[in-house]
Amino acid sequence: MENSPLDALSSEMWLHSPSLDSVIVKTSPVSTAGTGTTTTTATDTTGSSFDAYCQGAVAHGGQLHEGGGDAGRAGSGSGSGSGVVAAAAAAAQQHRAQLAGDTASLNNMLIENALESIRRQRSQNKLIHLDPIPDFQDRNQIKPWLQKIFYPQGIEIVIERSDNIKVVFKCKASKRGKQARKQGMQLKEEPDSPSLGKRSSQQKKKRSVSPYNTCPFRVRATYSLKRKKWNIVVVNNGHSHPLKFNADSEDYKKFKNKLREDNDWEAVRKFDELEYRTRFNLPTEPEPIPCDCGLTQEIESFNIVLPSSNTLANSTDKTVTKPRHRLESSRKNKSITNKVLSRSSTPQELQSVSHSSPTQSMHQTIVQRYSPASPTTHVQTVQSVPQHEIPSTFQPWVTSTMPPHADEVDFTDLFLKPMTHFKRESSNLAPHPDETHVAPDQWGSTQDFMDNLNFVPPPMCEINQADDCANVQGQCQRLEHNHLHEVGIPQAQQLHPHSPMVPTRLHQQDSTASPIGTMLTSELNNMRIIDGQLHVINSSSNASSNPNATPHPFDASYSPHWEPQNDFFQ
Amino acid sequence: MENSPLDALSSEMWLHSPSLDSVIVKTSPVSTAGTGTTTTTATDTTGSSFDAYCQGAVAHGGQLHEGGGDAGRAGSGSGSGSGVVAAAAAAAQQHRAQLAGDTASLNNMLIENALESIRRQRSQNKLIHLDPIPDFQDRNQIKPWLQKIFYPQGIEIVIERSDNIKVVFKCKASKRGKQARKQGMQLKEEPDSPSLGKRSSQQKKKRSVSPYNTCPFRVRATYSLKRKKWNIVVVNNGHSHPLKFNADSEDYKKFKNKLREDNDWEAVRKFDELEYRTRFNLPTEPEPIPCDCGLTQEIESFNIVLPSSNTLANSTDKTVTKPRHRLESSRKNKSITNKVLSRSSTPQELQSVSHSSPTQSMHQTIVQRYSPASPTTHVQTVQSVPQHEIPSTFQPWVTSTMPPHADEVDFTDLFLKPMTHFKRESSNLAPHPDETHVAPDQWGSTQDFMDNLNFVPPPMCEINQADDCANVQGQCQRLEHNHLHEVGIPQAQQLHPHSPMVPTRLHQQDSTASPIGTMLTSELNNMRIIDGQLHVINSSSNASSNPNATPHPFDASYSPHWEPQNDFFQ
DNA sequence: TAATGGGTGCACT
DNA sequence: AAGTGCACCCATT
Ligand SMILES: [Zn+2]
Ligand SMILES: [Zn+2]
Repeated sequence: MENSPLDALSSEMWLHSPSLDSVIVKTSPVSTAGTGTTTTTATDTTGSSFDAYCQGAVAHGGQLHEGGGDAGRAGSGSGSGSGVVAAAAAAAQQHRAQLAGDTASLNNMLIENALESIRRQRSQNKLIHLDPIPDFQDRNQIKPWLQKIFYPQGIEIVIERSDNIKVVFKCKASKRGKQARKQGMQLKEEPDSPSLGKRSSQQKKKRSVSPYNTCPFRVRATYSLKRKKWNIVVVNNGHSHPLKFNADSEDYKKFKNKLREDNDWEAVRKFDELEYRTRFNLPTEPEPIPCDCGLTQEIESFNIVLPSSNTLANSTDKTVTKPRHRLESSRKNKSITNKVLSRSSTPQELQSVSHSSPTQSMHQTIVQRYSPASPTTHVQTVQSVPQHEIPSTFQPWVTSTMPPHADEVDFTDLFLKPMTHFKRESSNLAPHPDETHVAPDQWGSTQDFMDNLNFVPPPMCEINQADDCANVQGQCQRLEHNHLHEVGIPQAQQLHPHSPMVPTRLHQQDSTASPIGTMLTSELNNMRIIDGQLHVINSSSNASSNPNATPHPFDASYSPHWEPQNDFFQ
Repeated sequence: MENSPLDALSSEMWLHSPSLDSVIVKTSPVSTAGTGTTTTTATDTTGSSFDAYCQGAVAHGGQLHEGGGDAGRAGSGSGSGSGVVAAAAAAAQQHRAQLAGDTASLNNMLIENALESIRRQRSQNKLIHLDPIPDFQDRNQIKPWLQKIFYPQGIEIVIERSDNIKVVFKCKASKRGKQARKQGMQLKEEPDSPSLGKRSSQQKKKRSVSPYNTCPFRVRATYSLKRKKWNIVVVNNGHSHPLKFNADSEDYKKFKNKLREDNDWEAVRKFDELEYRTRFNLPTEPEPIPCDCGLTQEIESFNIVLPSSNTLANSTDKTVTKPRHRLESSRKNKSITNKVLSRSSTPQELQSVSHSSPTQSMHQTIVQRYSPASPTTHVQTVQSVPQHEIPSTFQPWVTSTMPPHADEVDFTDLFLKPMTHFKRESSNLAPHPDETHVAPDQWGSTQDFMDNLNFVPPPMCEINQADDCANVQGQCQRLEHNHLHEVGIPQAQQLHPHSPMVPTRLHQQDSTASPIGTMLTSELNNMRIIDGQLHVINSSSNASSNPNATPHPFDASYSPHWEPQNDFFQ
């Protein structure tokens, strides 16, 4: 629409000073089983190991992601990453951006930053401060922004408590089955009068609101009266349940509809892609593009770098004439991976596991020990990542200059590499189960990768919660059949009868990608994995009963001809 | 305002057929420690022991309550009461009444009926169906109606859960102190893997929403699609906490303001009286006027009959020209009381006690056994009933023909009678604490009465919840001092500086009682108990800081010159 | 609008 | 039928 002042800002932001990189997000080098909390904040300037994951590549036009990723990893250990981009600059200038009205893109950019902050955090009981965050004018703006962050991680957040100065988010309670219900019910022990004496006094208070939702993960947003600004802290970056992105969630549908209403087509496209990757059990892309500067003290997991949509770039900004280019970083981490694998791993005795998110599955998963008092079983999520390569048409908004084969080369390359490792904490029971689980371990691997390598994983699917294996398709042998059939296979059969075959447009430019993305969305519905091969099925040859598989009916009506939207937060 | 069609209906309703009496509410004769639930419904015609507590006296004009009460008790055991009035008739004709628009009075009448139903029920684990209830057109109409019933009983209800076809009410959670908070917190026992085996399987599900509010009392309102009518059932007429009417409650203020907004001056006046009785620690009147037909198989408690406002009579109905008369039933139940007292009682070992309500304290209290697994302490509420007689001016709307001294004579008479008894269930721990507490015992007494009789009660106040003894003034020696002073004594000192002395108008007629009632409300604020004597204090000699003690500012503006209101439920 | 933590009413699902 | 999302509270420091 109008020529936003953010246009110049967007370009300006990428011209970052490397000195800013070290102040964006910092991760404490404490990697051992620490009881303390390490905060990762933009204002903390000590020992920054944050990598800005090649956001600069986007704004810089032709620069590919690969370059940024490599540069980031070049900085080893706690050194400041070199690929850092716009986080701090964005925080400093987001006021201008919001005045300009183009906050959607800025917020998306900050999401990328926040994601990296979270990813850098290896200890679940540490506080992760997300400092460069949008300057929320209303508390209701916080949840959608956080949803952009956590939905791709397989985390559906809900508000636990809120008021004018605080919003606490937690994981949405999982739908319980009959068995889960019984397990969840607390067994009230006999009051014992004062007999519970010493130990009870030391017991920390237990959250009693729900015995079913015991996940300690919290995101706390508080409004600072002094600074007149909202602050967001991830309180416990660990989960007592598998993480799974569920595009069928009602909340997700609402969320995505809101994105359309807000004309946040960047996010719409990104989640479109996420949906189809999930639908086809394709590996969910790391988010944001993993420059993977993950050289840290502890185990470094592997990254699978795939071309992905980068919401950082303001695609609605027509003044940015340079096309956004993407190239997934080729390879890296071999040394790190090998180092990781050298560790001993006895996963079968894991008390509890922090479940890897769909987007993080390519990066790392974190082992978290949970209190044995916890009634929930802690299982390892099995990520379903078939070897079917994602065609380049799935990333139409990624880099017109990118070689079409780049994805596959890098992607398949990763599949051939053993990158699994396990590390287990001591199995003795913590005397105080409620305390923060110290020294969480990490492991970088996914079940499917191990399957591909004929590496038999420990039987961790057995006690998995049935509801959470829905999208896993034949990768975990121990998944319950009903879920495999009800969700997995039927989804693979979903074909929308009204989805015409649209010629694939490769290398779609950002400024016009959104409608095309929608078209591709429809097209993707016609693609199915059959006998290990990706097929494009004619739309007339199927009968779909799942409305989630249909193309988004709102796209046509909501699409503003892909012009920048500047009327937000006004 | 207008001459409502209900006017004729109101008169008509009182012309009830006695045959209907037996079908209104029924109490099962099962009195032993039964595990089954006895429902008290209007449709149940077996063994009705319901007494309509002299509602007929009101509509019949000059008939005094005493007569009705005696008549009711004359019918022993399960015989149908003779004083029954309008309940069933009202239920049958309330549709017409609502069409007429004068539902406020009808609803008040039904409240009286419901109160009797509840009072008849001695077993807490029985279902009490309140069948003649208003034909609620909206679920939001239910709570105010129930509040009219339960506020006078010292029960503040809140909605636990609601939807279009169901509303579940429970006791409002008590404000927790520091100690209560720690006690309430559940101590999660170690999961013990599968070690919790057998016992856990037998454990019933525990309500986990709040460890602080463990009261089992519930009122369930369900909408019957077949009958297109709401039904209300009192699920568990027992409480794990003391009952106390708190006029300072915010919810109560809202409730009372709503009464004014609805021009329900009958209820306003009734609660005005309740407030002042509570404020001066005067005995709260039984509600409704207790004909006390309580001849039941188990222990029969005593009733203290006081003149009370009877919302049953449609005071706004100007066509009912006959003045309502009341006379509390004189005495009764001595034999029953003695029989009760003959039972062995070891109250010091009581596991839990159903706390008597302010209005029920004169009637009966019920012993209820609670699971030892329950974390809450169950204590006996001590009703504060000083011997100070309530002046007849406190009941201006009660029976102009009633002898002014009738109240005092009967009232004081009751005070001199020992009416306390204890009965205790076996003290062994129930293997299944969650099961309904069978065979609840009853005892008819209040702590203050025992104090007056120099009868030392068992030390049940020691573990009393501090928050709930606020209005008890020196009757329970074990009450915490801070509450005695913070709430009890300061309340007694509350005097409104703007309350002029208004000459008392005795025997106020219903049709004009409301403004006078308000005046008396102000007047009552000037009365205090000093050195055991009731004094009227000049309004200029005090400084009040409690807004609740002020006269109701809405009375003047909301008072419709005391004409009938017919525009409800339209 | 100090900051931080938690209980709970109640309607939605 | 009941879990739970969410906001209106309150408590402590
Ligand atoms: Zn979680
Ligand atoms: Zn209760």
